[in-house]
Amino acid sequence: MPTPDTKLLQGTLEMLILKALSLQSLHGYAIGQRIKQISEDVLKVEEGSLYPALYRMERQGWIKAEWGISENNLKAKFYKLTRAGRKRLELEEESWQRLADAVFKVLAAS
Amino acid sequence: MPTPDTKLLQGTLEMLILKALSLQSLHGYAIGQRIKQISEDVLKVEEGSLYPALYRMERQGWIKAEWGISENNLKAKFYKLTRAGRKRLELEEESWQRLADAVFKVLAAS
DNA sequence: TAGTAGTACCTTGACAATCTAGGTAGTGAG
DNA sequence: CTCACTACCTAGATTGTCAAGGTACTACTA
Repeated sequence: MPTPDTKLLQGTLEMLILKALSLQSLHGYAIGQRIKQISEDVLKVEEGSLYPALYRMERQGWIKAEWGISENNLKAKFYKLTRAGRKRLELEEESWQRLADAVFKVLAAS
Repeated sequence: MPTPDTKLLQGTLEMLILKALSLQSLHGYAIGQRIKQISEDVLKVEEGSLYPALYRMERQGWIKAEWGISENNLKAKFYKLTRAGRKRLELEEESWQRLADAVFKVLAAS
């Protein structure tokens, strides 16, 4: 239940990560920052949600990881979208549109 | 994760129920039907989700139940919104707007 | 050179919402 | 008298997220 100040809409995390990576390869930590920034501080991805999600997605083959060095000279794992991930993103976006539209329809009913 | 054909957006069920009841008092079974109908078959509320949600919400004081007889002459539990429930609905709608907007913002980023 | 703030990763355990899959019982139509 | 449908209910499993902890490295500043 979205207690009036949830940080995420449940079920959208993977889509948001895929979307962030579709613009640019990023390391894990940066993905969280990016989502927070683009959403203007509304969406906050806790690390305890982020990293498990990244493993799930790598296991599924949507993303691929590679160790590198961050902007700040620190060891960091960079993720990039795979072809399968790009397809998956499309699916999730469609599904989100359908469902969000449906929710709006119910809220607009009178 | 919204497997491309989830029935609900997680976390929206209580809001949808509150909204349905804000238009008209209904019995449990009818709430599910109504949501399905208004959303044009996109949102499907499983009974295993619906009834537990109704108990939670009654415990919270958002809704009140009363036994009665349905349109089909069957024993049925009718729910109506309380003042607290009406307030709660407002809160959840605001919260949903904020979060859905944020998600759209991320999806629109480039 | 010691301390601190920040970056970047990771894990464990708990919790809450939803779904699956069962069940009961009554009504009304054929 | 059977079948489809209405209407309620519950148990158990799964899943996603969060809270709260942790490690280790860099860069700054005092």
